[in-house]
Amino acid sequence: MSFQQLSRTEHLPKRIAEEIGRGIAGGRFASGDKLPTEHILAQTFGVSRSVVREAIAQLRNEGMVETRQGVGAFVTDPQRRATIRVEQASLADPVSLRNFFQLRLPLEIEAARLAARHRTPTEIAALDEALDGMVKARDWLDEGVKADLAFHRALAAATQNEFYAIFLGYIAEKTSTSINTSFPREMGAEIVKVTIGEHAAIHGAVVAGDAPRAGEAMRQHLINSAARLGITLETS
Amino acid sequence: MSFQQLSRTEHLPKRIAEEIGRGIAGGRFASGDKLPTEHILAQTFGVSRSVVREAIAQLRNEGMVETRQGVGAFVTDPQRRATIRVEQASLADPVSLRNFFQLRLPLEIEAARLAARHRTPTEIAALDEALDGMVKARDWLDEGVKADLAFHRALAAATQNEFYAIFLGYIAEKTSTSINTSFPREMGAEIVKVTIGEHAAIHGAVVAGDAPRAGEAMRQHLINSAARLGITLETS
DNA sequence: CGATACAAGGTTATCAGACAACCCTACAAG
DNA sequence: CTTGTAGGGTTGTCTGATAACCTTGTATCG
Repeated sequence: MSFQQLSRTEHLPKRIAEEIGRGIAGGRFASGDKLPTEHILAQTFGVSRSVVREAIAQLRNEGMVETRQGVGAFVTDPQRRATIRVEQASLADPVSLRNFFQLRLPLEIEAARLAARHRTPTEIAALDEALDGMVKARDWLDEGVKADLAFHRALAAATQNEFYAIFLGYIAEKTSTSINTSFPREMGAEIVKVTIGEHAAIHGAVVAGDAPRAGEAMRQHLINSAARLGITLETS
Repeated sequence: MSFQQLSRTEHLPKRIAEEIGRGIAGGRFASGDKLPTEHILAQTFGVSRSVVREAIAQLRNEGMVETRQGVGAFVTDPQRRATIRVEQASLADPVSLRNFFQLRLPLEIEAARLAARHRTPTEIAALDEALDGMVKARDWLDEGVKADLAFHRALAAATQNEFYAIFLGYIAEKTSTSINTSFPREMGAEIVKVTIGEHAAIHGAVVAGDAPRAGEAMRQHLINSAARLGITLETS
């Protein structure tokens, strides 16, 4: 038995921000255009200026508009967004998920290589623990997935490159969530064993400091896990 | 003669958001902790509640906190941020810039390979135009840089993978801005010519549909342009 | 004794109005 | 032609109040 997630008309500013955002994305406001004044927007939407201000603040955070005191709010050049945001919903589409995997592939491979070169005892311990967590996991969909994520995060940390940690952490998280919500599947004991084996191969190469082998093991792991979802990746 | 860019005490809410954000990142607030009430925060920082609210709204947008009406604001699990944001200021440090380049490297290489396989006439035209823009640019620091960005954006688009466009567009933009603001340099005619030549090599391989050669040309280009900044990249 | 209903207090969400800071324009003064 | 100044408009911030909501404790009733 499952209940509907009812949406109880949440967060006025967010809805207005989306409304204005659609106006921008839909081309009703061109790059450089000045938005109506907060006063007029408040009147238009029938809310107070506070709400409009919060909505505009959100758009500003996302880099879609810039405000100048005493002048107004202007639509930013869409190519210079301040943040990267991938909507979870957009990954529900199998083609998009495949594309996302295709993006992740070279990053993870390079991360594995760098990790093999730069790992320290701290990160080796984290990798050990994550692998151990996979082995001991009673329920793969819960504990196993968590350990999987922890493994990839520890690997990203081992590169000693903060940006790999940020980007891969985000990408791995999105991927995992997307799979669990949009493409849930039971993992048989056999498949779990294979998955763990792939991680163990990466682990071994990284600990040994063998960069090429770590990269290759990671490539295989990603291609295989994609294949388990029915996704075929391009390899080069 | 050049003047300092003075910072005119900008945007109260932003500064407070950063302050609270540091508190979270620095571990003063653990995951799940409840932040002080808006009233108390306003008192603490010596500003009005409006400002605090806007600051919290920003943190909520970035996924660092969640608010519940009538209860309070809580620190979100730091591992599931909703967005990726790289502070421009953090790229002023040469080491960080190097790390950022190191992240960009495998992505651009793979993008070049994918572009060679999937480019369509539309994107070839865009690449042509960007290359032409570099050749004709009178001032490299302005028109040249723009054409450079356009080239890399067109390449990302040619992968037919929306995520490469999003991520590489963001990364290339950040890199370019960072170089121009933190490490400005005059580019002699010789260097410009070499740079254009590297792009032409990529262009040629992509148009020819030669994926391995496109990837290799991109690798060389990135390694060389990093070297021109005094940055040495790890290659694998 | 246990479960439900209700009241009280605290917190965020929204509203309303005001003033401050700032920018742009136009016009006057030199 | 350049500089100074006044005016109006817009965003930034402040203050106070009300609504919506959640939590907790207490009272009521079986």
